[in-house]
Amino acid sequence: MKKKISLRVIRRISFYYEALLKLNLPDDHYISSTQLEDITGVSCNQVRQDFFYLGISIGKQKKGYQVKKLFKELKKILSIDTGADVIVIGAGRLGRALSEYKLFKVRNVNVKALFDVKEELVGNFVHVFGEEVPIMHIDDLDEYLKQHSQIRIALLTVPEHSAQALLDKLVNLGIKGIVNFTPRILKRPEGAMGVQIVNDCIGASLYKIVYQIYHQGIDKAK
Amino acid sequence: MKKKISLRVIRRISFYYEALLKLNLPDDHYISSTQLEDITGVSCNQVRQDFFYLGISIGKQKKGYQVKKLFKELKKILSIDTGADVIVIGAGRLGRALSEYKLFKVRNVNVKALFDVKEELVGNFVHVFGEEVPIMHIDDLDEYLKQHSQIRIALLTVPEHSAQALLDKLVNLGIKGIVNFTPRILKRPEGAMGVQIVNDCIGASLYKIVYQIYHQGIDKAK
DNA sequence: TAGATTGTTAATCGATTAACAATC
DNA sequence: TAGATTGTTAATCGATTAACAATC
Repeated sequence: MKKKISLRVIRRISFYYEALLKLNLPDDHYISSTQLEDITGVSCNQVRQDFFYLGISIGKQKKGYQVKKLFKELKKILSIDTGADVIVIGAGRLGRALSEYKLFKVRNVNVKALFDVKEELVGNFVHVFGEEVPIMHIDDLDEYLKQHSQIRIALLTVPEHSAQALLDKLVNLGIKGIVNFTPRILKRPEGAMGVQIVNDCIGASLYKIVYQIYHQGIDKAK
Repeated sequence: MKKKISLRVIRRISFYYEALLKLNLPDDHYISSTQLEDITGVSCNQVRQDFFYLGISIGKQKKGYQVKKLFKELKKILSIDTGADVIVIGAGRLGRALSEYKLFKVRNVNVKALFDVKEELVGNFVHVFGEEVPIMHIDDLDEYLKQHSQIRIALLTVPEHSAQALLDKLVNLGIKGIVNFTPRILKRPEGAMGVQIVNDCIGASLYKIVYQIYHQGIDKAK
């Protein structure tokens, strides 16, 4: 399966999945693209287009999509049954907040360890859904990844000045996917073709709102 | 100024601004679109297109953009001199992490108060860049907003089940911009035309990576 | 059957990239 | 001057929306 998927598509797929979770319908019920529109706000045309694009062709005319089958397809795309073990680089407040992010749990994304340079953090544990996840020293990362070769994804929540260096290090150690939560643009090291890097610019949506509100003269009054 | 701005544009504008900050050049130096490309990774064509779109026409042929002038223009778009006071609804780990998010400080976005329903949180303070920001009870929101009428933006970091109800409440109380950090799609209440709502789906970029890595058969080996 | 809903194609819209005349 | 770089237009690309034949 070599299809490219955009952030927008994967996000909508998440919405469909969450809609199903929320509705909690019996397995043999059917749900139509129009119903999915009502719940998710994504137009029924877009829903069908997404399904078409991803090869989900399980619909029945006049009925819609069987809940059980749809669940299965969406789970497959979201890799929910497989799950994914990840590490978090940077055990500051953001790193710890992400570690216990409930939605990761729902998606079977499991933070297995955090890494930091601060001696006062190293050796502590973060309480994540009943598990104690260790905070380790960044110097032990190499050894840790050798022992946990299933881990191919890292979340980067370090201060921005050390972000690029750590990204390079992660790639060198064989990490294949990095979500960059620092506000800096990070570049993929030369030659690291198979590595995926996504910048998750947390502030950006706020600045959009600031722009809209402070530049467009929207009335302040209620 | 009625121009619409997309999230992508505003994010790139942020990158240009941060590039200038990072370079820390003398006011009278010039920087070209090509140099900006080198630092930010955004193509020089895109840089000029963005400037054109936003009416930034301060460039000099053969030289580029004067640092001082460019700073001024970018600050204007990002509302950095004006700044923005915001509140955070939900004082959980994510809400508190966002409150002390360094980039907000750089951008002159100031979290003035957090609100929560948990009695054990209410009355505490969050230490944000040398200021003590109070956690207040959600029932006091109405009164608080009456006394702080400059606040028009709220960040929503509550559990998803209460998110829509709180959003409606915020709109009722006159809030004009809401950044939704919950993983649920929230709808703008009927008739609330001037209100901006942006969904900042924190998990989404991770799921994209999970998809890429687990669906495309990328080699695991180093 | 008639109505509803899919799968799929075509049209539209928006964003990015490329090109280049103007000119410092 | 010649080279470099802008501002702006045109071309391309990708994503969304609309349309509709197929059919349950």
